[in-house]
Amino acid sequence: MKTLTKAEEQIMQILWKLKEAVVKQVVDEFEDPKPAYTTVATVLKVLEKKGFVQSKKVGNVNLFFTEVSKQEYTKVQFSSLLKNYFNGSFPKMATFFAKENNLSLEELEEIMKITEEEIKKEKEEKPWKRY
Amino acid sequence: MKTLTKAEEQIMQILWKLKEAVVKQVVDEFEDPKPAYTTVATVLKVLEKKGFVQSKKVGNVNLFFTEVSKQEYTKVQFSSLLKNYFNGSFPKMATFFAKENNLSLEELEEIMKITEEEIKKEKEEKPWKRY
DNA sequence: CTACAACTACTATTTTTTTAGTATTTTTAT
DNA sequence: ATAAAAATACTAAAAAAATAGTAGTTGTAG
Repeated sequence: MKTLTKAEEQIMQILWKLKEAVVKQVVDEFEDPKPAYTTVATVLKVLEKKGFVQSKKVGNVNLFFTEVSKQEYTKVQFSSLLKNYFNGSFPKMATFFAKENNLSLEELEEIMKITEEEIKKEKEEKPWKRY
Repeated sequence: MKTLTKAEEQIMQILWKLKEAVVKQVVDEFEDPKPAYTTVATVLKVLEKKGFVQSKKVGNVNLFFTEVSKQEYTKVQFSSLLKNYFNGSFPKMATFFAKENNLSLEELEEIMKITEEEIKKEKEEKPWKRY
């Protein structure tokens, strides 16, 4: 999978959030100064060519929606960060996080409890999947 | 801090690894097909202008070394990933990791034990710092 | 001491990314 | 029905990134 440029990623984030949107809606999600309508339209076209989004005509407007899910792209980004900055070691990453946030071991364990809760929650929602 | 482009990041990774290097050494770190010597030199110059590396003349050669540490840059990258893809929640990130790797809760705890070891190790090395 | 290799400084080129204008079509409000 | 608003398709162009050539300097092996 190709990676997103900065402008592209911004727009993908908006689309991931909105699920689907016409150009105007995307423009409106930007803070001032908002980019020109045509700028956004162009980037969306590029994203379509790259296979990150799809569009369909609804009436006279183009409705855009993502073809690559946030999940999928997260995976790419996460893996590359883990590989390039933490030697592929998740414990190293967790340690880094703990240090950055000045967490004690106890606090880290607290965080891990929350993680376990998250996983249990997912388990209930999707009991067939193994985590 | 500005962010690195792909070419720049590759070279920074090399410099972080080598600590310091002349252009040729950087070139040699690339796999075939290696970029041209001048290509690397140009990117290094850009990195210098951006403040990511410094250089000093040693004899007649320019020795380059990083001015932004891998730590610092890791922080930027990690934070942006956490913010943009995990809602700023580390537990969400950990959960994602567990799912991606199909880890059971037990295995995740194993990982966390390793993390605690890492932190303890750091503590011994730098006992004055609070983690 | 000279030819070759290594290196640099400067410049140039190509490609990609970012941004947006213009012309045209479609919709909508009066 | 028509003027204004909204959308699109197409094109353009500026800016940034990636790549590398050339000319000239310096170091070095024989």
